[in-house]
Amino acid sequence: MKASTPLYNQLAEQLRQEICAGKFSQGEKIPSEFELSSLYNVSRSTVRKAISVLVSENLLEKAHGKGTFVSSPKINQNSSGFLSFTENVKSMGKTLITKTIHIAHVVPTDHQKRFFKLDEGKELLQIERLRYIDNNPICIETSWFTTAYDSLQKKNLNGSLYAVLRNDYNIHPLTGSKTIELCYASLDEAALLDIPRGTALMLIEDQVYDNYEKPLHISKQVLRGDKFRYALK
Amino acid sequence: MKASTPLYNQLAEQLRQEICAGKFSQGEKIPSEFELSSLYNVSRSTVRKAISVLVSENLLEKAHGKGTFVSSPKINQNSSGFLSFTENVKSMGKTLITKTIHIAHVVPTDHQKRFFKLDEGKELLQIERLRYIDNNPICIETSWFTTAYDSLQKKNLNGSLYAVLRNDYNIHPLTGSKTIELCYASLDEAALLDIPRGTALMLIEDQVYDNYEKPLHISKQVLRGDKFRYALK
DNA sequence: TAGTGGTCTAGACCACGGG
DNA sequence: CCGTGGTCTAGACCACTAA
Repeated sequence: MKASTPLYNQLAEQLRQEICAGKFSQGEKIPSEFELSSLYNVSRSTVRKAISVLVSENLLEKAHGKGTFVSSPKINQNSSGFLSFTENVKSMGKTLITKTIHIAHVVPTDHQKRFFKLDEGKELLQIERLRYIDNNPICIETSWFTTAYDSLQKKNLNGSLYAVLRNDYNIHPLTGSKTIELCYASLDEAALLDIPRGTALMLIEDQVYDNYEKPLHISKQVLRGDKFRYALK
Repeated sequence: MKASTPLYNQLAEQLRQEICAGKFSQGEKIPSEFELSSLYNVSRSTVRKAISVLVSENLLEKAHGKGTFVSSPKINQNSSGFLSFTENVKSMGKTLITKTIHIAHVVPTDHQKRFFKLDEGKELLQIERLRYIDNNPICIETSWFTTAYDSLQKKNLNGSLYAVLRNDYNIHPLTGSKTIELCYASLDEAALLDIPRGTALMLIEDQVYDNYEKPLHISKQVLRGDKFRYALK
C-alpha cells in the first residue's frame, strides 16, 4: 500500500472494491473506524477521511453510536444526481425491462471528440436501448463509449450498464455533469415510445467520468414526461 | 463563542456572515488556515473543517499553495443544484427582469403544511413573480413562505429573493430538494408567457431549508422549455 | 456499561505557487 | 526560499445506541 495517491484515497478505493465485489452486502456493517485503523495501519483520521469519500458517493452510510453501513438499496453508484436509471427505478418497486435496439460504431460529433479527447479518425461505440417500466416503453437511451469498451457488445446489456462496468471492468462511474431540457418526439422516437410524433419529452444528457477521472461515457436519455419526474437530493 | 453546536460550525457561520456582509469581496483572499487558527483560538483541523463546509456551499474556493478565496462571481448561495435563478442567469451574461405579479395570504395544501410543520389555521405568504430574460417572459415563479416573512411584501422583490433574505434577514438558503418534470401551460400561464395554451413547459419544484435547518420556502417554477436548459454540477 | 461515530487538539512533513 | 493548503499521526474527550 504505497503510491503517490493519498493514503485515504487508496483506502477508499480498497473499500470501494470490496463493497462492489460484494464482500459486504447491503445494509451490512463494515468494521469500526478503530478496527479499520489497526487493520490497515493508518490513523483513525485517515480512515474517517476515506469513509467520508465513500459516504459522499452514497456507498456508505454512518449511524452515530451504531456503526458504518453499506448503503441499503445499492442505488447511487455515484454522487449527487447520477443515479443509475436501473437502480433508481427498481428502488420504487417497479418492473424494469431493457431491450437493446442497436449497437454500432459511429463517427463522433465535435462535442464528443472533445469530451473523450479523441484522435482524428477514431470512432465511438454507440449503444441504443429502450427501457420499459411496468411494460410501458418510457425511455430511449443512447450511450457512447470509446472503442476501448468494444467488448461491451458481447455482454448482456439488458440490465444496468453500470453493473456490467462494475463487475466486468471494475470501473465505477463517479463524477460528471447533467443537463435536463425539453424536446419533442421525432418519428422514430414516437414509434418506439408509442406516442404521437411531436409529443413533449424530457431530454437528459450525461457526461460521466470514472474512478480514474477518465472520460467514461456520454448518454442521452429521452423520457416520457407524463411518466417521469426527476428528483434531486 | 460557546454553544452546543460544534466549533467548526460556529466558525463556519461566523465566516459565512462576514463573507455575505461583504467583509471580504469577490475573489479576495481570506486569512490563511494558520492565521484563522490563532485568530479564533481553535486548532487548524477545526479551521479546515469549517472552511470545507463553506467550500461545499460554494462560498469559498481553495487553491493549493496560494490560499483560500471568496468564490468569484457570488453565484451559488447554496449547495449542488440550488442556484438562485437570478445569479444563475446573470452569470451567462443575459438581462434578467423580474416583475412581481401577485402577493397574498393563502391556505396551505397538506403537502405545504407538512413541510412547514404548520399549526391548523395558519396561512402562508404566496409570492408570484414573472421573469424575463432579454425581455422574453420565460418563467413564472410561485414561492411560499410562512407568515414570519410577511415583511417581504414591503421589500423590493424585483431582484433576487435570496439577496433580500441574505441582506435583510441574514438568512442563507442551504439545503433542500428539487424535482423536475413536464407540464402543460394553463390558460393563465399561456397568457403570461405569451405562448399557446397547452405548450409543454418545465416544472421545477424546490423545497429549501435555511442555515438553521428550518423550512424556508417552497417554490414552483414554470419555465419555457424552448428557452431553458437545466444544468447540474 | 461498552462500543460506536463526532469533535478537537498539537504537531509533523509534503506539495504547490510565486518571488 | 517562504507561505500556502494537503496529508497524516496519536491521543483525548464527548454523544449516541444498545444490551
